[in-house]
Amino acid sequence: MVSAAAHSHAIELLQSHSLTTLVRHELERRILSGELEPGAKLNEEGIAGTLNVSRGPVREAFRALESAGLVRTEKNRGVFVREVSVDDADEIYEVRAGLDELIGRLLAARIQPAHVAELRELLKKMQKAARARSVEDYYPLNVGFHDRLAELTGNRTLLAHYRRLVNELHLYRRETLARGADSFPISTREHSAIVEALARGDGDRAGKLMYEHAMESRDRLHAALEKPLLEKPLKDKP
Amino acid sequence: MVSAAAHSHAIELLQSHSLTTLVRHELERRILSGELEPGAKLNEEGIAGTLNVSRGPVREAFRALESAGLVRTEKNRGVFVREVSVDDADEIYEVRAGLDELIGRLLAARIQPAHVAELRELLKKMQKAARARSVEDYYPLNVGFHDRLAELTGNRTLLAHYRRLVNELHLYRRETLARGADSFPISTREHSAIVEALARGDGDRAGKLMYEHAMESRDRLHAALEKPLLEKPLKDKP
DNA sequence: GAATTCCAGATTGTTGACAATCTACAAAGC
DNA sequence: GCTTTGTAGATTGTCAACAATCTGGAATTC
Repeated sequence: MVSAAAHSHAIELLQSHSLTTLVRHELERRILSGELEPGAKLNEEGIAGTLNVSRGPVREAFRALESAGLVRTEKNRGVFVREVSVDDADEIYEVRAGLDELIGRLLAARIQPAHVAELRELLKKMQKAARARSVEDYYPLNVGFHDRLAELTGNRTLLAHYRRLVNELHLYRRETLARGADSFPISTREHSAIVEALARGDGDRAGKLMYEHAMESRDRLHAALEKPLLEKPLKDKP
Repeated sequence: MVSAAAHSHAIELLQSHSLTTLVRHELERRILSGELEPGAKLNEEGIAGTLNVSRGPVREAFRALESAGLVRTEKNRGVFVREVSVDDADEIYEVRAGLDELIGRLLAARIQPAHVAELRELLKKMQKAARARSVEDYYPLNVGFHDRLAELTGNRTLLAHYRRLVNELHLYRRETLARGADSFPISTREHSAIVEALARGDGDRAGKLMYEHAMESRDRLHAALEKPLLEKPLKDKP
């Protein structure tokens, strides 16, 4: 027997989600997870077949993803996972830096003590991962930290624009992450300084720190581009 | 006889624009022009009939407009022109202020003398319209001035995000413009100061001025909300 | 008379079929 | 051998029909 809660959940799902939104979210997941790589072609009939729907909802999902900046459409040729060039990434980093500065400024004026405590907890986890040199632990924590900052401003429009930029950068990093960009040990000190400025309610300082923090990660990316692809650590040598 | 240029134009149009994009642009135009008011319901078959297409392309255009933030969809009930609440507008103004600051900072570092001259020309026209107390002349010039600033940064991502915010605010203003918001004479002095800071290459100053300029227009909006709707000028009285 | 139930019309969600276009490869011509 | 032309198969663009859902009012009940 199924619980009433599960039933109401199913009802809600049916009421809010059409096949189009389902397809859209599934494709979004596959793109952001890297299952679908930048440049990959999305076949209408193929996707429709695997998800057991007709081509209509798939095409509608395509148009939504197109507006969201995750795919690119060529008429009569098909849709492709968006490829973010170096120049594109540069632009996106600049805008993200601007939004980060705004986030710092707004959040410093509104943040609650409980949220400061929460951020400090997050910092501890990140420092632990950094000491352990664990990128796979550190990377999602870092993304989560910045996302939480955006969320805590209480400005949903800001959050939406911020997330879109982060998604697009994620699309770009997929190609370059292996090159050793986002060298994480550097960031922990900057993160601490940001949280402390927020705790003091110093909006200008927090904003400035966050702007510079974002611009530095852009610079790190440029530096990483000079390195050879997939550089192996020394211990691999005899 | 039709010229070769006209032919190539037609070919290009056919190659790049599907019915979906045509419908999309047409609806976008109608929404932003106010022909379709916020909250208005968009009937699939009605629109399809008017534009002489089937419902498929119309539905695809709906999904694109939804992602673009211009319409809202309720499952099994239809799509409606987005209504931007006061709180929404507040959020949007905040983000726009952040982007404006960024625009000022970036542009000061990159602007060319020819562009400074162009902006000064624009300022002259705006001052002329302001002196004439002509809102219908001033308003589009003002929008164009800020759009041009965003464009001159050379950052297309920034421009896209900026334009989206402006469009959303436009949707909001439609309900409140008549109340006397955007009292324009105030702005001309600020605009001059911005252009001068840009000309000097003073990014921090230009950014600060643009941030404050945007925040002030938000405040003016709030002040305008206190006024009665559609206040008539005195000369209408006997 | 007020509230509820039921039904018909309208509208949206989804599907499958048809038309237009592209891609890749084979055949023909130089 | 290289380019060009032509064609078959695959893929996208568009449409029209069917199914599911909603809306508003008439009929029914209390």
